[in-house]
Amino acid sequence: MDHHHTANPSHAATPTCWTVVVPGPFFGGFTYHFDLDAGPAPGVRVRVPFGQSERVAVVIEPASAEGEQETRPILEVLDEAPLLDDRTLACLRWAAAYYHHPLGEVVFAALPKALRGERRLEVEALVSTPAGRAALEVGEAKGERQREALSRLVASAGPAPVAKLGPAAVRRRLVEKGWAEPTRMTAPAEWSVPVEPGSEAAPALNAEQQGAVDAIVSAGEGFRAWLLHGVTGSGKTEVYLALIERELAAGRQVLVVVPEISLTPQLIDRFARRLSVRPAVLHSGLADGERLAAWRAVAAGTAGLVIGTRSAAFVPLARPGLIVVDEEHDAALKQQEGFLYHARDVLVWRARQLAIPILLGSATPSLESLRHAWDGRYGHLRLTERASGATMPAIHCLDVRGQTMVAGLSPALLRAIERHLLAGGQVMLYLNRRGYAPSLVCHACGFVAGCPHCDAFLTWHRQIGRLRCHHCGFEQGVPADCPSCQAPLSVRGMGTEQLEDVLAARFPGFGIVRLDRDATAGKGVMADSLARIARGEARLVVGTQMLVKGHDFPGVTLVGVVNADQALFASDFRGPERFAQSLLQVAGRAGRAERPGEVLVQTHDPEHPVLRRLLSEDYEAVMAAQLVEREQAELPPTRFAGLIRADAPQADAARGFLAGIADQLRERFGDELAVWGPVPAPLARRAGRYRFQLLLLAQVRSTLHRALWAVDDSVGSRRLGGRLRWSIDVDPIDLA
DNA sequence: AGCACGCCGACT
DNA sequence: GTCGGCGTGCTC
Ligand SMILES: [Zn+2]
Ligand SMILES: [Zn+2]
Repeated sequence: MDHHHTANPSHAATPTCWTVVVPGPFFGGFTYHFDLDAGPAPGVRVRVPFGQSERVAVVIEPASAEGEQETRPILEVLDEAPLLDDRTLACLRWAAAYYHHPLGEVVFAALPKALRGERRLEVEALVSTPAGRAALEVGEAKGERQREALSRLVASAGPAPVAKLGPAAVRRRLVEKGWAEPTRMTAPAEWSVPVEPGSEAAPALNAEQQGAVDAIVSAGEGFRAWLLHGVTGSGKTEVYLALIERELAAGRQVLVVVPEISLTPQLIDRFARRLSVRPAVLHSGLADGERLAAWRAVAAGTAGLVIGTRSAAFVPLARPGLIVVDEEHDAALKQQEGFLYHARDVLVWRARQLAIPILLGSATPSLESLRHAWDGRYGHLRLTERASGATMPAIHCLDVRGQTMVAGLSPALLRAIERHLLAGGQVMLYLNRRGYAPSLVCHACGFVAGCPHCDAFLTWHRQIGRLRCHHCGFEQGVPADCPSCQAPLSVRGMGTEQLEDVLAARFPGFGIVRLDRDATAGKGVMADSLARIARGEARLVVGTQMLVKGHDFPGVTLVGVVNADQALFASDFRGPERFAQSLLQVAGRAGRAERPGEVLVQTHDPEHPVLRRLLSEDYEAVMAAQLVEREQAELPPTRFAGLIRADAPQADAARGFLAGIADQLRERFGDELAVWGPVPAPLARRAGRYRFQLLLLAQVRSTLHRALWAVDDSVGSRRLGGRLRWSIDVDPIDLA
């Protein structure tokens, strides 16, 4: 904090060499030298010459000076203290290796945007002089405001930021009188306490909740992973709160990670009401400055509680005590672009490294976590009762075979909707397909409106009068009639827009709200819609996946799942798992104590084993059966999977690239490694590119990684033809 | 990733 | 004759 690292040749000592990383596709680091004896350290940003230009880099570790290659100099040290501590750096190095992603990309992804450039964490400051301290002591400072500023400056025992020392005019007098000198300092990472402490009393925990808390507490400090499997409404959050309170009281930090930004406000509210802390929040909705302040407060340890989305998984923790991952089954915890990490898995690794407990909560845990719990590697905590006393809604199948459907709704479902509306209940219809209709077809010649860039149909968005591709963003006007035979076009299939129209016409006067990406795009629309539902102004709710996430609708007494088959027969091997999770999550939104809910599931296959097991047994039974199937099919989580994707403007380029890799791996690894493919990706042509993939499955994690390193090596040293793009996905969440 | 160098089409 | 297209190669 006291020396600046500008050139000072008289001070030149042993040149030190440092390995640094820059963002970009570089698997190794780069070595630079620095001629002063102090300055760079692991986790510090530096400015370095790079090719013809300059870059900001992050120092990783000292390097041996005698490289075979000439080094270039570090031009400037940008931080006085490391931004990333050694343990966080170690985690980032592990993650880069585990996910086969360049370390520079990983390190920079872990920094808040505001720190990815050259911006220094410095502010203007004043520091008191001996004359100033004497002046204060003898009461020489006459002016009220000068005396106040000076005493505050002296009290700070070092430099203080100008922002804390009153107006500029007052500060200038202090300098003019020789009582203070201008300087610069690292802005302190401050985090205020709430104006009014949380006042809400904790409700008494029920026996199961208390049992969960006791189990974790009595396990003591040190690493242990816990799966908290609590049905919707069982009060998982109260368990989190009880544990968070303990940790904060003990002076340790708690990191809470949720899959969706939309889940943060409710959680923040709840925490703020109950705990006398101001949670630091880390998500992409924040301005860069806000996010920087929160990030620094966490890293410095001034903020005790952090709530964040996926990227918060890498925030440095100064005094870690507990990690909580809520909705741990949610696929949104896995990044889907670029650095393909899974926040839950990274956090389990971090918890082990930091030697602290980690709590994974869900009403519908992932098969991965359930398996760890069944095998005893994770503690298994179950909350089976709804804390409110409400019963879980009853789930029934509606066999729609041979039924006359109206807008995708069977007569039985329509009758049920009417019955619940007349009884004063709210009705929620879940249809995971936005738009008016998923396709426009010509019954005369068989034409279907398709995307020119993808193997996909165009969805008709009637409100905006456009046909849209949901995979590449292509859109066009709606043709008046069939482009190939001029016959009139008709709609096929059902989207939320159409469902909303049909229901509004059929049940007028009940008020209807649609919740999907299109309907809630505007700022504040989502909150508005939720409020309309909460006030009971809207008695009908139509929506997609969005209904499944987080928000509770206690007035809802009927949930209709319009098309279960869509998920039940999805081609992905996780289809049945996803289906069970979505169904229970959407069911859990409904009902409260005095009005038990009802869930009706429309399907063409009421005998489907997943469906039957879900109705007659429970979630764990479904998942246990899934595990048997995965074992037989030699799929995750009983095997370790890596997916290599490639795409190119010509199909042969992508397929050939993967075929070459497949041959090499089969030859080298034989029976140790199953190599599936190359096969066309589920959406084989997307945005004008042909997509193929190669799935690798190994019984032993290290085999998978050896194979993936072999791929890195052989591709890295080979000339890649033209516009071929490829990537590695470790632990792929879906094969799409 | 960015940024240079390098070798072929249509512009002043 | 040049301006600029993006193929190819490199960055300590
Ligand atoms: Zn036609
Ligand atoms: Zn498309």
